[in-house]
Amino acid sequence: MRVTIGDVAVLAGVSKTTVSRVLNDRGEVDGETARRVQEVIDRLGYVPSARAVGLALGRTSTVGMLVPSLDWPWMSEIVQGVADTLEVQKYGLLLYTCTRGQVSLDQFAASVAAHSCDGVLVVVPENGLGYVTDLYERGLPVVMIDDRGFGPALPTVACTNLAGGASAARHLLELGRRSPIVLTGRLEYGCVQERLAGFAQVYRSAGRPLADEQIIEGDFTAAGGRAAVEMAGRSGRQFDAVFAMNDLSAAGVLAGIRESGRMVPDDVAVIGFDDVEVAVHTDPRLTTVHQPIREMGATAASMLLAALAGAPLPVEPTVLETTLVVRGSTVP
Amino acid sequence: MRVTIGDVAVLAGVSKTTVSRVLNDRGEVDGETARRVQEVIDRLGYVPSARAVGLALGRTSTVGMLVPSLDWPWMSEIVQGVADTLEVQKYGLLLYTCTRGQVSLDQFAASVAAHSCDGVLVVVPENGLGYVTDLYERGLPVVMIDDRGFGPALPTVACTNLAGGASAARHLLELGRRSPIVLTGRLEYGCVQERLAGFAQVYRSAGRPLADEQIIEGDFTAAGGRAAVEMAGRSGRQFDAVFAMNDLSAAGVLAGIRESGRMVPDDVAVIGFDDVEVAVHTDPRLTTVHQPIREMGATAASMLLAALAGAPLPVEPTVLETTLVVRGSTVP
DNA sequence: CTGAAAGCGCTTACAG
DNA sequence: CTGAAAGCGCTTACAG
Repeated sequence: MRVTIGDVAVLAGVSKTTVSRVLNDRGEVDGETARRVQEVIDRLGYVPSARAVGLALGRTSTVGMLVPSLDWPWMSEIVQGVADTLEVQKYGLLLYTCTRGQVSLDQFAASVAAHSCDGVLVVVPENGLGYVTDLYERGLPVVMIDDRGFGPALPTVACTNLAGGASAARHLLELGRRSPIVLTGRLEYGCVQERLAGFAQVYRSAGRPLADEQIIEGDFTAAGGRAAVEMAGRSGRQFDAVFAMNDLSAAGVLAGIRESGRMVPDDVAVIGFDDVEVAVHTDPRLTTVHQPIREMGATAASMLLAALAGAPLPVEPTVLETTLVVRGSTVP
Repeated sequence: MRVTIGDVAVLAGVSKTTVSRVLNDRGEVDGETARRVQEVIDRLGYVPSARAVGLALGRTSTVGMLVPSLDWPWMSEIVQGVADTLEVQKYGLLLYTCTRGQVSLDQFAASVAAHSCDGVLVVVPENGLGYVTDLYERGLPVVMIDDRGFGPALPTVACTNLAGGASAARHLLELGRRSPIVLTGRLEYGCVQERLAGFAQVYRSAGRPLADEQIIEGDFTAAGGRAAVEMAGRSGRQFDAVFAMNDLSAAGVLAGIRESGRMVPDDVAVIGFDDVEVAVHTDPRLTTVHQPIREMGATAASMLLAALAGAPLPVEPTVLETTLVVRGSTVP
C-alpha cells in the first residue's frame, strides 16, 4: 500500500497539517518536531502524491508540448532544449506528437481541456493554428516555436530567417555565383517566406533579381531536393548554386547534382539551412545557415515557465540569431 | 473559473453522481435524464479534470519514459514509436531525458516516486540500471528497450543483434572480404557484445577467426569512426572491410577512408547498423543492418499498456528482426 | 508552534 | 433510476 501523509503523521505523532508544514518547509514548526517528522519521512521514503498536491494547489507542474513529428532532427533538438530547461525547473514534459493529423490534435486538445498541464509549448502542425490561438485567447499560457508565418497573435520564439537567407545570398555572391536556384519548403510557412525574402533582396540589390523559374517550391525532404535538381536540369536552366531551405533537402540536392555528373562546389555551390547533424555527414560537408535550435527550445520553455510564475508573456517575438557556417559544399 | 462536475449537476438539476454516471456512461441512467445532462455538458464544454479523476481512481493514464538523450536519431525514433502507440490508447507520455546524468536520473526518480505515471518505459542510461531494476522489483510496471546487456531481470524489447552481426559478416564474406575491421560501441553494452559475437562467429566458421587487433572499441560517434580508420591506417594493418556498429560511426568511417585516399566500396566495404536516415545521405549510401526501431518503441508501449490493463509482463525478451539492407557502401 | 476542518474535483459503494 | 456521503491525498485558512 502506498504510504500517505496520514501514515507519516501517525508515526510521528503529529497532525497532517504539521507534516505538510515540514514537507513544504513553512518554518513555524518547532525544530525538534520537524526533525522527528523528517525522520519518519525519510524512514518511510515518503513522497507526496503529485496528483493530490496538484489537485489541492490547482496546478500540475507539467508542461504540454505539441510537435508535428520527431522524425525531423530539427524537432528532436527543439524538444531536447525544452526537456533540459524543464528538468532544471522541476517541471514535467507531457509530449504530444501529431503523426495522425487531426486525430492527434484532438487528443492533445482533450489533454489540455482536462487540465493535464499548466501551459503549452507548440510547434504548430498543419491546421493547428486556429486551435492553438484559441487556447491562448482563453488564457492558457502558450509559447509557439518557429512561427510558421501564421501571424504574430501568439508569444513566439523564432530565429532571424530573413538575415539567414540574406547571409546565404551574400556568401554565394562573394563566390561569384550569379545564377542560383532557390529550393524552398512549403511557401505557406513564414520561415520559408522570410528566408526567401532575405535571399532575394540581396540578389536584387546586386543587380541580379531572381526570376520566377529560379525559385522551386520544395517540401523539406531529401527526395524533394533530388527531384528539384533533376527538374532544373531538364528545364535546361543554367545554375551555379543552390540555396536549399533546410539541410535535408540540401542533402538531396547534393545527391541529385552528383547523379547529373556535375561537381560540388566547382560546378554548383550548395547551401542548406538548419545545421543539423546530417550537414556534416554529406560529401562534401554542407555549408549551411545555422539555427540555434536547442536554444530556441530552451528559450521557449523559459518564457513559458516565467509566465507560469506570473510574468506576462512578451508580445513581440523573441528572435535568436542565425549564423552562416561555411563548409565544403561552397568552398573547396 | 473552471467549470466542474458540480456546475453541470446544478444546471442539469441532478446530483454529481448522476453526472458522473453519464460521463462514464454507466448505463443505468434514464434516457431523458442522460440527454439533459449531456446537453449541459456540451453547452458548457465541460471536461473532467484529469487530476481529480486520477486521484479518485488511483491512476494517471500517463506513462513515464526515460531516455539518455534525443540527440541520437535512434532515440527519437523509439520515442516516436512510443508516442504513436500511447496516443491511440489515450495515454499521456511524460518524457524524461538524461543529459545531466545523475541529476536527471534523480529528477525522473522523484517524478516516479510521486506517482506521476502508472508505468515506465526505459532506455537505460549510464548507471541507471540499478535504479530501474529496483522500481520493477517494487512492483512498478517497467519495460526496458534495447537491454544494454545488463541482464534479463527486466521485461525487455530488443532486436536480433546477434543475427544482425552475423548477416553483416556473411555479406562481407560473399563479397570476398577476408580482412574486416570491427568498430564497436562501448563494450559494456549488451547489443554491442551480441553484434560482435554474431559477426565473429561467422568469420570463425569461415576459417578466418578475428584477431584482437581487428576489433576496435568505439563510441558510436562519427568522430570516433573517423578516428578509428586513422588509427587502423597508422597501425599498418591491412583491411578490406569495416563493420561499424551504428550508422553514425559508419558515416565517420566513410569520411576517414575517403580522407585516406582509398575508395568505398572498391578498396574497403563498409557496413553500419541501425538504418537511420543518415544512412541514405552518405556517399556512397550505407549498407546497414536495419533495426525496426519504431516498432520496438511501439511494441514496448503496447506491452506496458497491456500490463497496466492487468496482463502479466512477459519474462522472456521480445525480440524483433533485423534485416540487412544493401546499398552502395558494399556493392557499387 | 499546532491541529480540526474544509476544500480541491472527481468516483463509488450503499441505500432507497 | 437517483442521490447523500465517504474517500482519494494533499493544502490552507482559521482558531487556539
